[in-house]
Amino acid sequence: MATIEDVAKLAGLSRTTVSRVINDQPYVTEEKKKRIIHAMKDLGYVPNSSARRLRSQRTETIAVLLPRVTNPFFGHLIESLEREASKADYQVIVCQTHDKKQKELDYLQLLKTKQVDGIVMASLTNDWEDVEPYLTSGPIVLCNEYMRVDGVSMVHIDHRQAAYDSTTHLIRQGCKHLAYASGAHKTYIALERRAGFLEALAKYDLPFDTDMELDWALDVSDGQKVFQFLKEHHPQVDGIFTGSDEVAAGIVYAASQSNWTIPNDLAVIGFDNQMLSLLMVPAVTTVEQPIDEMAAKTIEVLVEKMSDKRSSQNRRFIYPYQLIIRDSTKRHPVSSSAQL
Amino acid sequence: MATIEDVAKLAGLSRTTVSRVINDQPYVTEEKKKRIIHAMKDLGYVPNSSARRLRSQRTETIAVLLPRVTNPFFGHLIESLEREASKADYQVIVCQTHDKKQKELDYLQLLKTKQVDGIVMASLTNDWEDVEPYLTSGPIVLCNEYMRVDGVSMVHIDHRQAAYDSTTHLIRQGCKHLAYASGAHKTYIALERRAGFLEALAKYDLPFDTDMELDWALDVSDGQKVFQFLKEHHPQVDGIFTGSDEVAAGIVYAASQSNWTIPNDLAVIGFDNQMLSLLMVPAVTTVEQPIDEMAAKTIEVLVEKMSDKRSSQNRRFIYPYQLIIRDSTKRHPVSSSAQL
DNA sequence: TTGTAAGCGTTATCAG
DNA sequence: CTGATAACGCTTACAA
Repeated sequence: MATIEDVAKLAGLSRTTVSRVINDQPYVTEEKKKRIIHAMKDLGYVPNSSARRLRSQRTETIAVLLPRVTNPFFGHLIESLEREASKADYQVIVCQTHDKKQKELDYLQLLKTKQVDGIVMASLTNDWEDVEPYLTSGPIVLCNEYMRVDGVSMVHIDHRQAAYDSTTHLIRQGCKHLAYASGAHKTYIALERRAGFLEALAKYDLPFDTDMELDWALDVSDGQKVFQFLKEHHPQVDGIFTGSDEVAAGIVYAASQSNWTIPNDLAVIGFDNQMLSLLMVPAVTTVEQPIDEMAAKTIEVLVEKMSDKRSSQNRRFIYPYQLIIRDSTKRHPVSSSAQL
Repeated sequence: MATIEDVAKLAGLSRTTVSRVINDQPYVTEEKKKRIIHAMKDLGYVPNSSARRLRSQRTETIAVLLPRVTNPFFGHLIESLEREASKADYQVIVCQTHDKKQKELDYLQLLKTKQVDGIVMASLTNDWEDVEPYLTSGPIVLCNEYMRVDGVSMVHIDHRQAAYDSTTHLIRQGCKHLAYASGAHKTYIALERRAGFLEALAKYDLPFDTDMELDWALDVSDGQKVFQFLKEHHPQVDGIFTGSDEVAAGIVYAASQSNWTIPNDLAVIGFDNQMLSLLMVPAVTTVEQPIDEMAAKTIEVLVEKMSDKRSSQNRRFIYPYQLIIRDSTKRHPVSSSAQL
């Protein structure tokens, strides 16, 4: 493989001058620049990335930590983050934590080993006190995930309020026996959503049977299991809040296989407004997050932190969400609710 | 940031010995090893990744090129590839080409800039002659994508035969006016599928109206457009082959909105057996690929190439697929066809 | 079993 | 405008 030295020799110039051309720096005669570019082409020269990184102490790469790419919400999030990052000439590397604390910490190490200049955490399973120390190695911005503490910038919607609104909607549709299905309770988001759910119940003086709370529902097949469980042990259930469209879809599917009518026997609400929620029969009511805007802000904040040496102020950016009401919760034959 | 030098000083030993400990090499007394490990902990030392890479000329990283992570087929493929790669102690970086030739070439550069040791191409939009030169910089294995030429190892199913089987199934269900919807025709896979489709038509002496061929169908909303187009211009259509479950889902959705009955008015067949195809009403007939096995083989072959300096022989691994027949094509009220 | 010393390929500093 | 020269942090012959 050709090195900068080879190029310099062929062009009859020094490494320094070649380096100047590579990095688009001024003070190189047009003529010599041409000679160098020609030599580079001739040799098929490409600068060695490790050497540049070692020398310059910059990688122009950011890591995005997220639970799993197979969840369409995160699929779209990556899509947006990558687009925004590339506008600022940053590469993105995608890191799946699978909600494992250890994996999350392993990937945070990328900052220490200088493989990346900054990190977007769209997965936060560890306690903040275990993550905070990594801030000494480089900037971190939270996207979607958040928490009470500050000391880091965060970009997110108000999940407590969103869950409150969703639950209120279910209640107004006449649901009296609500179930709650979510992924693990480890994250702050999950706690917030649960708080919003309980608040709504309290507001309407509805009791909550904690036996109707499931905390292992992540995907479609979990949704099917959720339905089986409720059907068997709590047949009085008539409404269910889920933390994801996939889980909601699994419930709708399993319910229809058991000849339950959605929404009259059971109203179901999802989260994230994935395409799937629109395609189900009946279509699933859900909460839409402004993914593109959140991604753009996340990268903007991170890029600023990566360039400014003085740690810019930490801020919290809260975005609006939208409850999209569809047939999976429309129990009133004639309804004037909002509709997509 | 602490360097290996700092650790050496603190432990009262040389960099070499510290390096030996880092790399788990023999010939270090247990006692000194302990001292070094202690010193590393004390200083919060972590080896600098760029320096190691520069010196050792190995990155222990592979790049996976694919069209887009939002396509669930590729989502699952990454999932599997990453799992297999990590077993062999390789990191994976995910590169979305969006079916753009230039992006694909840009990512192939990772091999030249020594950012990765090898590449899995699950996206192949360029002509092979434009990709081949990169082989001099490191090994490449094709996964899912393939072509006639050899000179590279490939892992895939027989898309021509799969399309032939699918189409034959549609014809046997009584379809006489078949449409064909796929993504761009750029890839060899697309050509193979199309060939299989046409072969089946020829076998049964059915004509093909090329006006019923669409080559821009990638996702759900494209599927909806496909249906609108056919409804408007070719209402006689009674069966459609699509290159993806998402497109098929869009068609099923739009058809039901227009009160067409699937499969009697229109039989629809997808590809990849994504969860979506099972959840649609009616569920969509599709072709299942053995993703996990293909991913495992891909990594196995690539790892071998990366370790063996002598280029191991190039081979083609063809995996079996399975046609999964569901309601979107079952036009015969009583059918004994295979079923999931 | 341990240490010395020579790079890996760049970029930054400082003269010229 | 151009070029020596010294790092960046690590690994690896080769010596001891």
